[in-house]
Amino acid sequence: MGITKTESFSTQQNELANILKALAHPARVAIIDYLLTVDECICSDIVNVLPLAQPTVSQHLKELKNTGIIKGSIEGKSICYCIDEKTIKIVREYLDGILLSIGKTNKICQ
Amino acid sequence: MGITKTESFSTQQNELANILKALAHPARVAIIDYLLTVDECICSDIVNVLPLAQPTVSQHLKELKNTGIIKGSIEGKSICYCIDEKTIKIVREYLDGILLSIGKTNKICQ
DNA sequence: ATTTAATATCGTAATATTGCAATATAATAA
DNA sequence: TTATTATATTGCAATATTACGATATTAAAT
Repeated sequence: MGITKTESFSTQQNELANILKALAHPARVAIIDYLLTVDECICSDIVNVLPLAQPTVSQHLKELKNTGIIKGSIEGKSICYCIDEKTIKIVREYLDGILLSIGKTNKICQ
Repeated sequence: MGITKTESFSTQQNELANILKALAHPARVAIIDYLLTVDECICSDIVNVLPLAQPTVSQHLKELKNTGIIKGSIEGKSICYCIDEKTIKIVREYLDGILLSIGKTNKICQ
């Protein structure tokens, strides 16, 4: 007990939850924010920008990469990451679906 | 150590992460999915639909309500919850911003 | 070959989350 | 007033996450 009952939910529900979970940390939001401000793929400076130690940043980057939120590669001494539109779009479509569905009904909830 | 360094990030980054965190669980995704299938506000049957015990569902509902993802109230014996468009839109706008920002640049990342 | 620089991995401590049994609360019904 | 029904709260065990020091890896520079 205490463990998430993954097997009780649909693949889609689990996959979506995983992507959302990867996005759901201020450090990872900050990484994405930073990725958007730079014109080129990031190269090492990300550790200097964040108020976290290098291993921690590395771990967050790994998590973002594993879930497909960022893509790219480690090229020798430096990293080259940028946001993967495809995964962001999955989440946006989910939210669009919610908003569309709400719009169709006339539920009243104060 | 081990605790999220909330104070190191902006209010916006933290708030967004909190909303995303509330969405980031298969049970809570399932609750939202279910809320979209019913025409009326839910009334008690949500516990029967989910493969979780009543206290667990109650806790998930509380978390969704605390972050503003669902709104509504407990009316005597039953609950009346539905999705709060406002909060969903905050997340969608964030994602739209990401996608818009990506579109403007020409970063190449394989 | 050694050094240097950038990133990854391991190990571990602190904290957070998840799930549920037991129990409490609150409102309606009898 | 006493059931009954629906939901909330408490307490706790199991697991997951977060952060970082120490160390490893990897590639370029010297």
